[in-house]
Amino acid sequence: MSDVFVRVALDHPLPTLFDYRCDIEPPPVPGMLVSVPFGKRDTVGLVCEVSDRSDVPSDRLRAVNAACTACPPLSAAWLKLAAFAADYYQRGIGEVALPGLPQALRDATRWARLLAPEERYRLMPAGRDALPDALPARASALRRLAGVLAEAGSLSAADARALHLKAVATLDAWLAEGWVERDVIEAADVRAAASDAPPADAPPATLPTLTDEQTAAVEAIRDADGFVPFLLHGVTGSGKTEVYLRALAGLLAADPRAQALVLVPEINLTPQFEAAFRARFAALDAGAIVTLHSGLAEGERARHWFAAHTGRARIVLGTRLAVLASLPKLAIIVVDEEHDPAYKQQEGLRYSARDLAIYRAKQLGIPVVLGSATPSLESWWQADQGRYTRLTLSRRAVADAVLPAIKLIDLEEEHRRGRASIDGLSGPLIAALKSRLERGEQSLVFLNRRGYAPVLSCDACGWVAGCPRCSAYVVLHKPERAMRCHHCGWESRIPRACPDCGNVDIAPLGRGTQRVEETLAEVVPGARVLRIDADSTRRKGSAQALFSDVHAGEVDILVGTQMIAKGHDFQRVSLVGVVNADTALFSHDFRASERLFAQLMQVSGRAGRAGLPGEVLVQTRYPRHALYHALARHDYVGFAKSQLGERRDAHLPPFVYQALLRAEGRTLEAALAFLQQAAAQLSTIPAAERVSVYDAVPLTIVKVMHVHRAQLLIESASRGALQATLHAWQPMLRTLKGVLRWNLEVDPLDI
DNA sequence: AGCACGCCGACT
DNA sequence: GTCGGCGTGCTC
Repeated sequence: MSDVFVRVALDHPLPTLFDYRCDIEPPPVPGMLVSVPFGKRDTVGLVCEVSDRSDVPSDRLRAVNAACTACPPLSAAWLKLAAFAADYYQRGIGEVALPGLPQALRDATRWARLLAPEERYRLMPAGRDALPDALPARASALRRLAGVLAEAGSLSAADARALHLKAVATLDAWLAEGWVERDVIEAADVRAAASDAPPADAPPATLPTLTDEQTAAVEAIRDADGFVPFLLHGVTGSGKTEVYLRALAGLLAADPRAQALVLVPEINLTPQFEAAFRARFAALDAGAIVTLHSGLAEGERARHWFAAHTGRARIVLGTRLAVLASLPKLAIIVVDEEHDPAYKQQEGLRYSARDLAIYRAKQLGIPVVLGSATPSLESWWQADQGRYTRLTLSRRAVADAVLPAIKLIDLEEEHRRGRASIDGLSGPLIAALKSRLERGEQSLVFLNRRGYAPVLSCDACGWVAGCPRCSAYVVLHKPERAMRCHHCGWESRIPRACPDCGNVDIAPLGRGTQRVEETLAEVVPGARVLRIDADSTRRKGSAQALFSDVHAGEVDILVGTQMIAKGHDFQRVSLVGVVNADTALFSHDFRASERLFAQLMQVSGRAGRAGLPGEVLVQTRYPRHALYHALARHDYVGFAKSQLGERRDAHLPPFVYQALLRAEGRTLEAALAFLQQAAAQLSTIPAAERVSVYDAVPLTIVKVMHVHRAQLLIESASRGALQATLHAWQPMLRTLKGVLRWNLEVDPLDI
């Protein structure tokens, strides 16, 4: 009998695997979770290799504590995906593989309970009638429990306990009243049960008729043999979702075990997608469709993860983190709104879910559909090169729905003619808003700046309110009567007078959503104005409630940030006003115009979806700018062509590959010195001959929370040379000191 | 990342 | 004389 050694990945910044002796029977296999001693404590790791030997001296080897038998091992393909992501984004395998696993799996003391039967409380019709009115008005904890129960339909004893210490006793009391029922679910079912499915839309009596273009797209996807990346370029309202639904239906019917992964950029978009999928796939049982995103409660997320992992879930709908879900029978991946920057994780492991989706599809030999009205220039270029198959939906799918007319309001011209804007809202826009109100139609006002005003300044001495911890202005939030730093969250009361010169005439400068909301209420009398942005939707689930008010017609004018631009199919909106878009035109970020164009196309698409003639009014001081011209003609193709030409001339992505080294130091000098030493190291790396190195520069917001930040950009026309350089560079960087922290980002979006 | 060890300033 | 600051180093 020979010794068994396992090589284990730990959630830990070191890129190496750790060897352990293992005398557990039966011996673990790759993909299993094990509890191991690490330093002073025990931790959970992922077995990547099993071997009969180890290079680590035996006196340093320690033994595996236990293997997790409650969870079937992760597949070899999944391990390979994790290994690829770790390698590409310059991280340890454990940092990729472990954070996405259910919390219960990452804590060895909870493994036994995974196999124990679980108690679930299910709300009965009697309870739905009686609660929460039967509760005392002051019993907020009880009311909260009732609310959660009403929303989810059922609740596990463990989740209830997490909500409130005495929740289980309360539930038992309700059991006696006949308001709830208690089920005891055997272990194997607990891990797969998805008993918290929300109600589905009523299934349509007949499926919508496809346009010729939709039919062609569905057939192309259905006929795909092996790995085929599709770029589904469809104008807003052209019925991309219908194409996804049909393509999935075909694949799921062809193989009764096949799984589909559907990615959306934002949590807010999951409920409506989920409803559409449940309605269409009503023949599947409720547990066959699950969501995966960071908004789920821990227990729910674990159940959904297990449903995917065990193959019970046929459709997994989620945000970027779902791209790392374990899906043993994955047959197709859909990435909706593939251009959306939200697919790029902006902290920790900075992966692109879209790019990993493509890797995953290639690895498994399955189709992947990237859908967008305004594809990323990266994807568009791949299609130009013939590496992606382009599918085009050029018309709106609903009969009579045409693309909205996009008009530019020349603010300079308005000014010259003496037609003053009221607080940033031009005459023509106000007139258009009034006419919609009279006709009982809804309008949407878009501006990408939350808060009341971006700065508060003193006319007399030029003082501007800044954050004491960051090198940034603080934003005025009027409802809260506070100034808030959007970078660190610092808050303070609004000063009565200028703290520098004592002048009481300090005034808000510029406009945010709150201010526009306030102004609209004045200039469009009688209009019911609703604001949707990160501030008004801070409470969990409140976004859904606000959006349903809009759908129910209880709102005349909706004001908001990009949050209102995405996905929602507002039937009564016939006017979209864009208030302050110009700033992005002259940004130093070379991706700013791509993003602006995509945002404006997307928000424009909210107008006139259900047969009402849609109109979009864009206020600008630069009506002749090429971007607005392309926008007014709905000309994504022309815009992409000219942008790609500029990118090629300027040697920018997608024609080069980039990586960013960021450093944070107590002083800016320390951060810059670190980066300069790092740059010097590159000259000793052979692969770096094909890499260009830029100067180390401070970030635009140099200081956040008293920490100074700087970055160093490197790029190469060869992805291989860049990767080789990064691999050689990383260990050298570890030897440098003098900085609080540093990190490498591959394929950065914000530079 | 944690969590030690270790070597210099202000406190009971 | 110690408590504790965070620089440095290690984890199979």
